[in-house]
Amino acid sequence: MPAILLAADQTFSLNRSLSCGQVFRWNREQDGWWYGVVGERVIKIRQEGATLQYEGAPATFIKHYFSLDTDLDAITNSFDCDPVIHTAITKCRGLRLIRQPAWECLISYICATNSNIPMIRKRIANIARDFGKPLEFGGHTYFSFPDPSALAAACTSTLSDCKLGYRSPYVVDTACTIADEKGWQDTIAALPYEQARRELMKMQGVGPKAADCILLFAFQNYAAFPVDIWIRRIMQEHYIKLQSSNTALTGWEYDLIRRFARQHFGTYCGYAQEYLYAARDS
DNA sequence: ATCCAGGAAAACG
DNA sequence: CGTTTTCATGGA
Repeated sequence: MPAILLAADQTFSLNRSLSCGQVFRWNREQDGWWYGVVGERVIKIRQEGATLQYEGAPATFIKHYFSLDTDLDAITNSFDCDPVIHTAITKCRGLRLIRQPAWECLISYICATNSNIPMIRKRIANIARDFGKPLEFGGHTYFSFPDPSALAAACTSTLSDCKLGYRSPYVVDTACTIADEKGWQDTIAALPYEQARRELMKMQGVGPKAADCILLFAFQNYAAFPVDIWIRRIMQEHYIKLQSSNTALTGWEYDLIRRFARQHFGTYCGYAQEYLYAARDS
């Protein structure tokens, strides 16, 4: 069993990174190991202190996927600027943003709208089960996330088993767009934040929130500050005054919140967002 | 039954 | 143009 030994200053919590809601295809089984599908690989991994034991991918892949090459302490220090975020940083120490495959991330956050994490996980698992390639690992069958062409070929009725609800046509439409547009990922990656955001929002089912999640989780664009119902509550309670509390988030309020966050937390405001989000329960 | 969840599109003034 | 309504799903 190969292992990665984390350096003393290489702060990392596998559990917090995998269970904070940024990824949807990882499970911690009874045996204490995490199992997940990334691309065409099934990865099995666990952490004991400074040691990561893993199977299913080379060390370079693991290190890159979990962003172990970035200086996490320097990042969290850069936005450790008030008591609220300080508490979140302390509570979630070791949480790293993962480098997700962009295509899967895009569809995942289309499936995430007006929903909750258990439902999102179920939908992504359904899509992989029905359209992905079977992957055998440790006596179990896992499924890769399907290519754009596979979902583009799916009509809305064959997607009905995936329980996407009204999101089904968005998924098919976006899959068709991406299937035709090889290199879309390079295009997005090359654009500055606001332009990349506008470009992503041209896809069906991708609004401000989904675009920010995709930029943050798949493109490491830390200027993105996704605002969902939880983040809106947290920001309203601790940072900025908004008119009404329980109405739908308007575009105007969304922009107000994300611009405040960029100003307040700085370059890594997206990272700050994930700490606030992960610290929301308890 | 009613409300809620990592919202966004479509319809409406 | 900004604002309200609707959308499918399952858990609480």
